[in-house]
Formats: sequence, C-alpha cells, structure tokens
Amino acid sequence: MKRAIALVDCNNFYVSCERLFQPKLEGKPVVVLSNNDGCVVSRSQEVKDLGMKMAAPWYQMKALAKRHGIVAFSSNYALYADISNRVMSLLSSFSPQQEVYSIDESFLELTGMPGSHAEYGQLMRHTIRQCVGIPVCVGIAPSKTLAKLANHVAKNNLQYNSVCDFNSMDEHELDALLATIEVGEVWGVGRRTSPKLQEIGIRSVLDLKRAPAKRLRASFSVVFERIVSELNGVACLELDDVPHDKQQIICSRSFGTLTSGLDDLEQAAIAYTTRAVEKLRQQKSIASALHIYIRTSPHREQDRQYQQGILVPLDEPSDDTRAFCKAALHGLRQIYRPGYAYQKVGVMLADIVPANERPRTLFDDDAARERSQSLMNALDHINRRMGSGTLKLLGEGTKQNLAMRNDLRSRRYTTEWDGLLVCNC
DNA sequence: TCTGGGGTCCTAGGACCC
DNA sequence: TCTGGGGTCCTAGGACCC
Repeated sequence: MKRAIALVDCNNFYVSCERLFQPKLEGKPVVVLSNNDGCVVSRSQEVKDLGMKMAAPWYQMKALAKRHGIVAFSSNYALYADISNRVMSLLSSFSPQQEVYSIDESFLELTGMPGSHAEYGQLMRHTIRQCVGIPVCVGIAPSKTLAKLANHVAKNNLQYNSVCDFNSMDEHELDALLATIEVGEVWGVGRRTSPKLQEIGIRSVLDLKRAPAKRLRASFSVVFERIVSELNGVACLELDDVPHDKQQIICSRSFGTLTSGLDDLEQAAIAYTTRAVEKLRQQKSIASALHIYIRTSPHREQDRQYQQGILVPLDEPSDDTRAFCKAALHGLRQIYRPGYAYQKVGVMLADIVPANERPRTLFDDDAARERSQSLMNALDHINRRMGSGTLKLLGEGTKQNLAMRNDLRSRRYTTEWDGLLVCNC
C-alpha cells in the first residue's frame, strides 16, 4: 500500500489571522512584523507580488509600503496561538495520526484511507475555511519532504485549487514537475547549501532526486542522504505525534532602545530567566545549567562590538526561578563590560531532564524542596489566573526601560475580555 | 532611529583516558 | 631523546527550520 502523508499549511498565517477580524483587508496588501517591529515575518500574496522579501527590515520597506498602501501589524502572538489551536484541533478529526509541526503546519497520516485523497484534502480545506476562517493549502505525497513540495506546488499553481496529490501522478508527470522547482525549495536545503549544489550542477529538485546520495553525504552531511531518499518516495522521517520535551529552553529579546547600563541588563536577564523557568515547569522538567549571553547590535558597524556568553552550572538540578535568577545575575556580572551599547540579552536553560528523574544526593533537603515547590506552584497559579507577570521577583523591576516597540498591534480578540469585538446593533 | 525569537541536528576539534 | 592509536565526551559553531 502506498504511503500517503498530508501536509496542511495555513496561507500567510499571521496575515490571515489579522484579516479574520478585519475582513476589509481581504485583497489588500498586509504584513505582520516581528518583535520591535523589526522585520517582515508574514506577507499577504499582494505583498509577495510586490517583491517584498521574507525577513526584510521594516524600516527599509517603509517607502514601498507607503507607495502601495501596505497595512502593517505588530505581531500579536496571543491571537495567533489561539487561532492555531483551533485549526489544529479541527484537523485532528481528519486523521488518527497528526503531527503539529509548527504554529501553522500539520502533518496528517492518510495511508490506507479509502477514496480520493485530493477530495479529502478539499474537505479539510473547506472545513477549516468555514469553521475557523483561515485559508490553507494541502500537499499529499509518500514522504514528508515530498509532502512539503506538494504543498509548495498547491500554493503556487492555481490549477491545483490549493490541494496537490503527488500520489495521483505517474512517475513521468511528477519528475517533469520536480524539474521545474528550484533545489532551494527542498526542505533542509537552505541559502548556504543551495548555491553549493548549483555549482555542482544540481539545480532542480529532480537533479537532487537523481543525485548520488552517498557522494552528497560525503560533501555535505548525512542529512542529504536522507533528503535524497525522501525525494525518491522512501519515507525516512516518521510522524511525531507526541510532542516531546524541549532539550533546551531559550528566552531572548532585542531591546526597543540600546542600553549600556548593567541595571537594565540585570532587569532583562531576570525577566527572561523567569519566563524560561516557567516554560521549564510547564513541561515538568528540571535543568542543571543556565547559559546567559549579551551582545551589541551587529548591524551598527560604526559601534564597538562585543558579545559574550557564559554557562553557569547550578548546585543541583532545579525548577526554582530564584536559583536560576541567581545564576543568571552571577553570569551576567562576569561577562558584562561597561561602555558598550547592548542590543540583546538571552538566557538558555540546558541539561534538561524530567522532574521525576531527579537524581538523589547525600545532601538532599526535602523540606526546602517542598517549600520551593509550593512557592513556585503558587506563582504559576496566580500568573495563569490573573495574567502573566502579575506576580514576579523584585529584581525584574517595574519600569519598562527596554520595552519593545509594538505600536501596530491588533487587539487580543479571542483571549482577553477587552479585546472582544462588540457589535453595535 | 529602526535588522526577530525559539528550536534542532550535525560536525570538527580539543581534552582526556587507556 | 624518541613520542601511538583509538575511543569517548564535551563544546562551539554552522546550517537549517518556522
């Protein structure tokens, strides 16, 4: 029986979320920006047609935007996450096996399902459009890598009507199609390797499919052997239907304005550490080291540059915000140098294991651990109920010196009372 | 003036051990 | 004075993804 994997991908997802609540933006050029309104991270079709690239710095795009009346939004992650949950939960009813791959993509196992898979894809698409309001495209193929490409074809060729099933094509038809797609479109071939492949004569997806896998492995890495197999219809990547625990948890942010003060960096470090340890507790894990780093803006070449990071081991694995904040401040003070204009602080939790695999030591203080646990539970409980950041450590501070720019953010239509749309009728 | 954030996997090279 | 080879573990950095 032929393997059939579907990839359902939302069309310019963040833009589609914004349009959901402002339908007058249908057909108009719209973008959504990254944190600090720094880069363009989601573009409507109209904007793509104008030639605006993904991740383009917004300040360089303003003239073009003005000329064409592009509507811009700061990112509203609370909204996108909520809409994503609705799409994913609806999709889960279409297959016994689903892998939620990212905020806007899901793989679904269709192997063995009777009837036309393309028609089934259309049904998914119409259901999501009708129930949630988000447009999606569906690609179907015998491997994940091919399903990604089928999705790409569905998105870019009108004649497929948003659903493309490679399994329904014969070998010649499929190869002819793959010959028209640039090798850089393949999942796993990025902007560095794409030119290198072109140099050795591998320009199209078909070229890569027919390339000698062993030789590619030697010149690039083992992942290429896998990619070539997947392109030949041999599934090497299984569907991951249980989300696994993170091996590292990162929280980092660029500042709205550069700063050279240790105070500011300490405040940011505590805020990000707090957030990261919250995520650690959410997945019921403990960590035994924290990496903290700071850096100046690499884009400001006229400034003196500095970047440094340090790994701070903890006395014992923990999920207590206070222990990590202490480590973060300790590390920060070691790497901090005065006189630089810092742009970013980041923290990363490492050596993560499930909390129930905590090693016992001679010096375990069970009473202290219980106190720590009930304090952290209370903290999480209150912040969950009253809103994130209601209760925090004093060091995080109350001034917002380094607050991000997000003047263009839409309302939290679905996750806050104040964000609800009210009908005046 | 303004250039994102979070994550994984792979490789090379160094330290160390026998 | 000469100075091996193989294995493991760790880390840093690169590449990629969304």
